[in-house]
Amino acid sequence: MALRTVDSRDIPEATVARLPIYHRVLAGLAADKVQTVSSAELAVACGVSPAMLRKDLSQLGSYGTRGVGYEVTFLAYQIARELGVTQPWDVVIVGAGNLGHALAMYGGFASRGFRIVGLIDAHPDVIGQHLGAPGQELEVRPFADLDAVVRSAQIAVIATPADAAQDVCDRLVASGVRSILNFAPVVLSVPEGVEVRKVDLAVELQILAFHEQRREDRPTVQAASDSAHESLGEAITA
Amino acid sequence: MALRTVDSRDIPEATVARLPIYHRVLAGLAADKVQTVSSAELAVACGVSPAMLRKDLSQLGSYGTRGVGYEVTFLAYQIARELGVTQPWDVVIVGAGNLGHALAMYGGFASRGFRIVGLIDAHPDVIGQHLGAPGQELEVRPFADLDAVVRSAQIAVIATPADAAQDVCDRLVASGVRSILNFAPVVLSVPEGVEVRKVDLAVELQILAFHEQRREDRPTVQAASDSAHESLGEAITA
DNA sequence: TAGATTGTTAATCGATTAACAATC
DNA sequence: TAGATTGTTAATCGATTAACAATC
Repeated sequence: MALRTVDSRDIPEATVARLPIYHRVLAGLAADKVQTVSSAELAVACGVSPAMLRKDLSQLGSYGTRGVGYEVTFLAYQIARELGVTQPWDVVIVGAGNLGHALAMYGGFASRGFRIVGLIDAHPDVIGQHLGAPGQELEVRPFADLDAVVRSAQIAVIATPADAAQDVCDRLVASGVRSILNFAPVVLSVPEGVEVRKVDLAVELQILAFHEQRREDRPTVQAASDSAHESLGEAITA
Repeated sequence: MALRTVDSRDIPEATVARLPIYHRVLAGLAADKVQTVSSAELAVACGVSPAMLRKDLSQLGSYGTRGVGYEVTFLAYQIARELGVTQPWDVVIVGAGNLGHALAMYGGFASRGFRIVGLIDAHPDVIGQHLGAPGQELEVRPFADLDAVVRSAQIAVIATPADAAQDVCDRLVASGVRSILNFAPVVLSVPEGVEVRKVDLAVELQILAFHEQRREDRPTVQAASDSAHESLGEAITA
């Protein structure tokens, strides 16, 4: 049988979100020359239950062997194929501040099949600046180059301040980008067919704070009676 | 009625994860001097359905007025109280590489009720280095200071390379930290009672890639017949 | 009162878990 | 064959949606 387009059985979102972890752990096992792994072992390493792991994997196909387990490199490849990371993806980062800079330098992308092909910023001070080791360096390019840079990228990362994010997003979408990873603390609005994933650093800390507070049983101001609420300012300002 | 401990009605995790967004949007409305908002308006601004928003808010109490809507500052305060961000939380960051540096400089934490009280690294080159504007500056401290720094922090952020993360995590837990935000691409193992949240940048991109691939209908290598699989190497290495 | 909007209920949907028959 | 482990089924759990009675 020759190459053909993969058939699109629908994979639950919850499963998709875990596949990259499975893949990474399998890659680690492969690097350690482990040949075979059982769902029980792999599940521990991935921090999920064996039942969930098997259920997830069964969505992709029947790639294990009863009584034996899964062949590490074979399973890793099947997951990579399903995720679409057998070929590299090109990524543009907009915003070359502290975060954008850190993301551009982050080695974890390249090793996972992503190539940073452009870094864009509006600030004259940083435009033209060269980042990274010579040979694999990246130049900060002006906003005007966005269209050209985007032409060769399928995925965009927004690492601008909050107030610029929606504008940047609109321009990216106008340039044809349909996959956006947003680090700005803003709810972006995009047309149908464009997917935005959001990483919100403060939100993560707030969720931790919520649980920490409950563990500590931190005494907290109780809901005041309605009449008293005018005196309660906002605790944390925008 | 004096201060008393908040009663711990259980709030669904999915709701907790959305409360910070509601809070941020409400803070924005408050800054714009908006007095009152309906679930329909707030829902659009937060990117959720009105039904979900009302359901979420009803978990906290009955803070709206039928026929009118929600009073912006009052609701913002109630959410802040529930999240536990009416008082600031102290955070230690371990790892002063590109990412740790960017996180330490990130203004979005301070404005959301978090104070970076320490930045730790093992590398002699960066220890002693001062970051940030004078007045609000932060010194990179050696690993040996971890215990002392942690004593005043309730939340820790791990921004080290993957191979150091589990060790750092163990030390943090030993020092009493029970809330950890992990940026290292590793599944951390922690004892009962310690909460780890993970932000995995490559995973986010891989999830986007998965959907992008399906939209593009990128031709992909089909699952080869079983006999052929030996020739299939891993596409992306560890 | 009439119109608007909340808070809640019941229905639906999707994700997780437990258990085991299939099978290596 | 006996032991191990997958793939799948059915049961449970939790989250979302739709609809509407309560009420401002």
